[in-house]
Amino acid sequence: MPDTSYTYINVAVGLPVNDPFTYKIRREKYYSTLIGRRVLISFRNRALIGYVVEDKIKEPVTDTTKIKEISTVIDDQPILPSALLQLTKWVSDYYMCSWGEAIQSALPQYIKTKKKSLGAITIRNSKRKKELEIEPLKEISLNAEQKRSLESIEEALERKGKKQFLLFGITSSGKTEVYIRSIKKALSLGKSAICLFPEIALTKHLQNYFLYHFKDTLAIVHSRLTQQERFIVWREIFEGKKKVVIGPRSALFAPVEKLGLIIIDEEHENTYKQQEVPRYHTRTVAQKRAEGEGALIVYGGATPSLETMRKVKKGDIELLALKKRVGDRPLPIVKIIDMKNEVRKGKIMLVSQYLKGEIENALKGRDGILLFLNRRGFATHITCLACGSVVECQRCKVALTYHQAERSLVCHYCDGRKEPPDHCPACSSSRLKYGGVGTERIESHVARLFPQARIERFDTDRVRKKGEHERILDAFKRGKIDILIGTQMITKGFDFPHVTLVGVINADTVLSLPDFRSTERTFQLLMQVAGRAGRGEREGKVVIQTFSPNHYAIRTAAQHDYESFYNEEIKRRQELNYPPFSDLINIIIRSKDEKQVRSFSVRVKELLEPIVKKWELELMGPAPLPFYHLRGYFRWHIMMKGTLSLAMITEIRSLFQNIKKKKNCQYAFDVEPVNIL
DNA sequence: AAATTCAGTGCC
DNA sequence: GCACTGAATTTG
Repeated sequence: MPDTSYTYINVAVGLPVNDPFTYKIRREKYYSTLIGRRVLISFRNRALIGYVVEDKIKEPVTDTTKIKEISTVIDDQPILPSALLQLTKWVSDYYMCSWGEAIQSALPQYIKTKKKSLGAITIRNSKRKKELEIEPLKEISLNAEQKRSLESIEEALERKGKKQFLLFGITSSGKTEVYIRSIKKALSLGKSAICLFPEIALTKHLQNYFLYHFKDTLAIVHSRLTQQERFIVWREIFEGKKKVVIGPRSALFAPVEKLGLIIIDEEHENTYKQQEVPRYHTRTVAQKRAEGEGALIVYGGATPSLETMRKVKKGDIELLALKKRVGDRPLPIVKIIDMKNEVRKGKIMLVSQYLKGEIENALKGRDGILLFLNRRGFATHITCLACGSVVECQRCKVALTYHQAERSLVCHYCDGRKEPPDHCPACSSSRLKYGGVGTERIESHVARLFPQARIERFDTDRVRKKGEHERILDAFKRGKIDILIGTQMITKGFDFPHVTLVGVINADTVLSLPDFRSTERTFQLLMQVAGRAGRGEREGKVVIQTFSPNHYAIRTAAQHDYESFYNEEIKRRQELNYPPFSDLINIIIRSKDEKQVRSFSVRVKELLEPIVKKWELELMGPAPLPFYHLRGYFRWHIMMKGTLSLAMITEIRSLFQNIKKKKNCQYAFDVEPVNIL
């Protein structure tokens, strides 16, 4: 018999548990709804912050004797609008995590540590006083394509339709200007807007652009913010002081009211998939949020994901094409160099004769040069010439990369470091060969080829120190650096008008990855790299070095031909029933015991059989992951292919709730994985 | 996730 | 029988 002087409520906690827990609260303390408020609870005899997700529970599920009382109700109002609370519920169901974990990912970290109501949290010595000074910008007039695109979006905003658009524009075609004006329209209709960018693209310039237009109604979420600063921004949004939010994927959960518009710039970027629990995909959750709150979505990009373009072809997304580059600048000329022909004395050249000549020309013309290579370090592996073994990371069993700048061997999986050995760890021979090319080696090689050139490297190692990032980019922009050598980092968003030459040292590094999206990624990367050249007055030139010059990803990228790439790639996806023709769930099983992880994987597969049959799914594996000995764990995975539904996912989840943990094997589900590794 | 309980092993 | 260890279970 439940005690009638109490009322029962369900509380979610930020732990990997199955369901929320029931607590009780005295009726006289229970003034209005508690849903969405934080409470202090005793959990396993420890104080913990919980989130009320249901109240007025009539009859507790099990016996009431175990039920504890709520210690304190922290908030005097819900800290999540009900639409967002519902969204977190959906995220927890779809991506298979606890409701509490999903709630926490929608809140600033800071809130989990402060056991005070929002109003009572005061930030002392706030250094945030210094308002960013806004650099004035000149008004830009839209070209015909931009105008047409804007009109379509404006019209949809007025009609309150649940529409989706793809603003398909090559780099520098003026997408941002359309975003700005669309948001202004939303504001004029009394609506708010969220504009998402991949983290790396949130440059000072872009922030200024938005600040100039939206002044103090703009909230900027940025990775450089401290937890306190994040909380301050979040609270300003929560209080309704900010109506426009720009930020990375987490900004999707900004607590704005009357959401009218969600913009996802460079929608194909991998950073839109969260790689920790909850493993949500921003595109999918944005659709869900937009649906629930009657907002519309604008995707933007030059190389849309196959998923998004397929929806365009099916008519689910309206296409808005921006074909012209602003100022009518021509696209750069792209030259593909077959590296199979660039061999001297049996050794493959790092820089082809052709690229070398082009670098010389550009140096003469005092133009900026970008060289791109997708690998950090100096040598990607050390091989013993006596026994043939490769120097590996003890924990991960992958080849260690030699980093010359810090004179150490680095594991690119666990970031562990050790001294470079004098002798082979396996056979103690001293005949060690440093093989494989990274950015450091290219840097020293290019320095030898062009002793007069000023060269700088730009990768995560080089810009680790605070301020280095900006310093190098600024020096390059002002012409103090001739050649900038870098990884992915140099391909995203930067606008260097004086760059006329871009060299891709090896286009095959991504292509050879064992992932069904590696072709798409190569195409996107090359298109983006090519977009760095010729953004100023002078014509740009791109040189792509490759061992597969006839591969369609490379050929179509060289011709700036998205359509042909899409047509070719979509055929292959259909043949193999890969996304966008199916959805994937990756099940990762790991254990420190190599034998047991294998047998448990087989057992997991057997358990899934009835579900596979019922929902017409396809199972691949179990198979060991490509780098399966990661961080001391042996990892296998099973890939499930099919059409996802909440009902199906719920069934899988309840099945695994009853599966007892076996032999120290852990398993995790990754719904809509973006990289299989 | 982390505290608690359970089960299997070794001890002399 | 009991301490010890690591895995399985539970958390209201």
